[in-house]
Order: sequence, then structure tokens, then C-alpha cells
Amino acid sequence: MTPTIPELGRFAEPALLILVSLTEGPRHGYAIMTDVEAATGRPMGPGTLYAALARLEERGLIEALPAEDRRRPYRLTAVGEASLVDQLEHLAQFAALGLRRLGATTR
Amino acid sequence: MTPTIPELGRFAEPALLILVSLTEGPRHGYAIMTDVEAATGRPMGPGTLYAALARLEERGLIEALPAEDRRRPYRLTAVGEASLVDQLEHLAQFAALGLRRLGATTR
DNA sequence: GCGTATATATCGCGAGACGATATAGCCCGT
DNA sequence: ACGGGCTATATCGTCTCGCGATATATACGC
Repeated sequence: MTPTIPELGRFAEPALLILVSLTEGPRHGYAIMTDVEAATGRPMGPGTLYAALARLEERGLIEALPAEDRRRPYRLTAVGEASLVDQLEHLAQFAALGLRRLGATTR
Repeated sequence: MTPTIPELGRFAEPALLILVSLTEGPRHGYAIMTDVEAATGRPMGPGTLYAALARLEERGLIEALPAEDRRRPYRLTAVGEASLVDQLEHLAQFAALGLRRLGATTR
């Protein structure tokens, strides 16, 4: 695996999907759910969603905004955005490396 | 998350690292371990490694070759390679989408 | 008023990531 | 020849996490 990819670590699926969804602006849980489902085809159940949201907030990657109606919107923190950029860059490099190795052309 | 990414599912970290490592040819467990560690910086312990190998073999993504010395080499199956291409392509698309959203330039 | 969509919360199972530990053969230096 | 470090695999236990199921409540349309 010749070229070095630093810090390729723990890219948890649902968490990343949530963070990317939040790049379009603040959103509450249910909106993220439908958004992600629309984008990926696979539904993300509430168990997965709210658990991941709680973890992300706890770790300071997202933060809660004052609730409107019964909606509890979240937005990316600076840390969250930086972390997302970082992870996506590693991910992109890793995927590119693998595909290069396989001789496949990135569509 | 406007553009649709079908089947963005379960991109398990260690499993993918193993599969990518095996694209360079058949390798036994320990070689994969050191290879991955060299490439990523972070060591993958034997617990993670051999458990993941067992799962990958069980699912037909890799297969064992006749043992040389005390080494038990594995190689990618056709299914494994196809699956890897598939996952890496989705991963690349996803990462690209996210980075585009963030307005970041891929280094 | 009844069903459906919106919205969040919580529990529990099972899979998996990962550190720790065990075992054993091999190679090298002294 | 022996001791230490590298090669190589196996296994156990824990903790995290993904995810389905379920519960609850409000709002909207028919």
C-alpha cells in the first residue's frame, strides 16, 4: 500500500452522512433523515440518527440551535467543519488510491 | 444533499483497508498488518485483523491460498474485487460531493 | 375524526473494532 | 547456545455503534 495516507481513521458512515447534510445549512433531525434517505436511497432510522446526533454534539462537531416549534435544529461547528474536510480528504485520497490500484477509471 | 448516491452503505474501515492491501497481490495476515500500518500510520491490531479476515473469507470476498511455512496467504476473489470497486466508487463520489459542498479544493 | 406526515425519544440486539494476551517458530548477535 | 526481537497467528473480552422496533405527540388534509 505504498503511498502514505495519514490519519485514515474511523470514518463512521452515519456520522459522515449527517455532517455532509449539515453543510447545506442548519437542519433538524427529521430533515436530515429524509435528506440522507433521498440522497443515498437507504433510509436512516431514528435510532441511528438521534444516537449519532447526540454523539456528534457531545464531541463538539455540531451544536444545537434554539428549538423552533418542536424542531431541534443543529448546525456544524468550526471544529466539525474542519474535521469533516479532513476526513473527506483522506477518504477521497484513499478511494483514489484504491481505484488507481484496481486500474478502474473514476466515473 | 441534492445529488443522489445510490448504495452508499457500510464502508467498514478495516475491511476496506484489507481489501485495498490485497489489490497488490496475495498477502498473509501479518504482511497486511504491517502494510496497512505503514500506509495509514495507525497500527491495526491482530484482533481487528484476523476477525476481519475471517468475515471477509466467510463472505467470499477473499479466499485462502495453501499455507507457505506458517503463513496463511489470502487473495481477492472476483466478487471481492467487484465489491471493492463498487464501494470505492461510491466512496469517491461521496467524498467529492462533500468537498464540493464545502468549497474545499482537493489537495 | 381518522389516517398520514412531521418530529423526537428510547430500548435492545447483534455486529464489529480493538486492546490485551498467548503461543510459537525464526533470525541475529554475542 | 541462548536470549531477545521479529515474524505469524489465534482468542478473549469489552465497549462502541448501527439499526430495527416501538412509543409518543402534534399538525394537516380529507
